[in-house]
Amino acid sequence: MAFRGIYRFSNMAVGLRVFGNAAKMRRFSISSALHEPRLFRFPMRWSQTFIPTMKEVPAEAEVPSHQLMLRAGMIRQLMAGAYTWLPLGYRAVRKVSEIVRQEMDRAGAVELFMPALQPIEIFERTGRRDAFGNVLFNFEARRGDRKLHFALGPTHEEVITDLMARHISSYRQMPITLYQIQTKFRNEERPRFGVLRTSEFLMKDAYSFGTSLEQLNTAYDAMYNAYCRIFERCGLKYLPVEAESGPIGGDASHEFMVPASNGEDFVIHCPACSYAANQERAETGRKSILPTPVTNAPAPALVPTPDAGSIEQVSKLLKSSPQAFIKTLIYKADGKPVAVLLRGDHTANEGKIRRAAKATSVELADEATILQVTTAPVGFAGPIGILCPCLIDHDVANISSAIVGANAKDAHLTGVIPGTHFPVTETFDLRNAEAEDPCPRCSDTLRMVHGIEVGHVFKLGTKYSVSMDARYVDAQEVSHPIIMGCYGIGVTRVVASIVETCHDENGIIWPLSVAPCSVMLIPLNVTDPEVMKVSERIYQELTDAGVDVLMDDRDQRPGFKFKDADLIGIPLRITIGGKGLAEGIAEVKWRGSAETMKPAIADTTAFVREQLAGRS
RNA sequence: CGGGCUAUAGCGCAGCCUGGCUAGCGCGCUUGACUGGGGGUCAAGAGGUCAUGGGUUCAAAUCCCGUUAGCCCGACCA
Repeated sequence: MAFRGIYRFSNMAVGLRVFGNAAKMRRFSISSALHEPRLFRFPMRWSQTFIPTMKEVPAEAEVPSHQLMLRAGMIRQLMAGAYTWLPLGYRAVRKVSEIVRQEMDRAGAVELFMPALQPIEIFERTGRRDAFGNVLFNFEARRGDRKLHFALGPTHEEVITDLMARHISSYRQMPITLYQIQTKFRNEERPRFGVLRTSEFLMKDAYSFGTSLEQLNTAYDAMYNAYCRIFERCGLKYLPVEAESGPIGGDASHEFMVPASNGEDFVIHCPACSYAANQERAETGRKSILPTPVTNAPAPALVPTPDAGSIEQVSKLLKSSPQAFIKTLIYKADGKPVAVLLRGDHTANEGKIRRAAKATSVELADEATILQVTTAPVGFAGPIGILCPCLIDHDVANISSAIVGANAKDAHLTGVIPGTHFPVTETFDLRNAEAEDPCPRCSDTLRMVHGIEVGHVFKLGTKYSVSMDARYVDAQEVSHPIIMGCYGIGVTRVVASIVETCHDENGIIWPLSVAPCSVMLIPLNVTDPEVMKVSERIYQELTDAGVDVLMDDRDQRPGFKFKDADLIGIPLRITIGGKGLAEGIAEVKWRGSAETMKPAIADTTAFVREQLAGRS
């Protein structure tokens, strides 16, 4: 009862002081407890804590982690996208947080704590009020006769860059990396999968500040390596993958993905050479093969396709598969229209299109532009006779006879031969990579897996330092913008990912490092004085030894307790029952193993400590 | 933000189509007895504004309209 002890202490120490001071004292006590190993444990009697387990699966939970976290009494939903962490679940959150904290500290980052409540103005300075759009929670509040406009921080680049802009003036003050573990707020359009995707979640975010690319790379590598250690220690299988840096800006980033069938992200990887990237970023090893023009080829046939503008509609109408289509998408690259040709079943990749077009921004063209370059409404664009340059994907050149839009309303062309009926002088990689594509780095083929993004590292560069005016002077008194990086880990998402990947049909199987507690002690019959005497002794001995123990002291039948024990998944289970007692033994079993070990009652505490030491 | 589904006891559900007595069932909960090594048995109980506002009707959980909330698919997503 470490925390009960602390509360009692702080209450005594504070006495009847005013509320604010009491609150401050209490907070201080708790945070110092986090760094005091002897206090960081979880001896608990089930009957005195709050672990509301459920036999049945709540209807709203679909994925295993959501179901199990609800059933195991770890979380409860308050509203869509917001969950209460119950004692058991919060314990796991704290275990993960502590691992993150230790590895951040080891990597030389320093912890601070920034406000979740932020003025909207800082998001206007960086242009991210628009970039985030509806995802940014923001609201007005009155103070006297003034009206203030706030945001709830979705991340903290603005706050920390503003802070550093005020305090860094010289190259001598860098490099430095700062981090915090804080609640983040994002107005998710569609929260789902329990705690995997919420509008309020706990995140570790770190920011590096340096004077050179070398310093940035050093900080980046330190964070990258720390992340590997963190996920390793959390017992997660993970994959660092190359990633686009997205709206946050910058030019280099990796995502840390946990392979899981319910993951929302797609990871492309090569089993042979360990190339891995998210689908947005992944290259393909496809080669450009230019088609040779066919002589005497019949002219394409014009077929009417009334009101059928999508590939799906036209393929149904013409009874042909999407692979036979050439999809013609009109983009605007830096404002100038360009047609992008893809095979009908492929998905455009705007990053690749932007690079192929040598543009700084691309976006899908508006209807007016489409009408202008195709002389037809949306849905009937094609390469023949189009009034803008074409960018052609590698796979388009391989289609021997294609269906394309006719650049006329309600009409398509069939029998179109690339290179013959329209020019193909150069082809590009313009689409999302898919399974079975050739690897860009070796001769093997790519695989695709689902993944949960648990961490992300970015080289930001000067995007925020420029817009927030965070500058320093070098040894020659020349002023430069600070070079930044940012590094996030979704702490609560890590917990959910662990549950998502570590369970069986009976419940959770916690890795020891992040388990809410290490040992589950089950006195089978609490009305048997001998069973209770032995159990109490072991409970006390383990607690004194600094082991987190949960004792199921409820007056329930054995089967009931075993089921609950399996469900909440505490790694090591000690059973004290009449049968074992008669033989003078306890039963000790790892949650993930079928083997039951039988140490003598007197040796049980030592035996358990050895078992735990052997696994940590 | 588009499309779909749902809302009845703490959890899972039936009842609704075809309006009609006191709204049921399983689990859980309370009390008692039995029981005691993988969610036990028996008995007696408690617990419901049938999401919400309106309408139709002699009568609405049930039919109609609105609202709210939740879930699923898609779009979006540092």
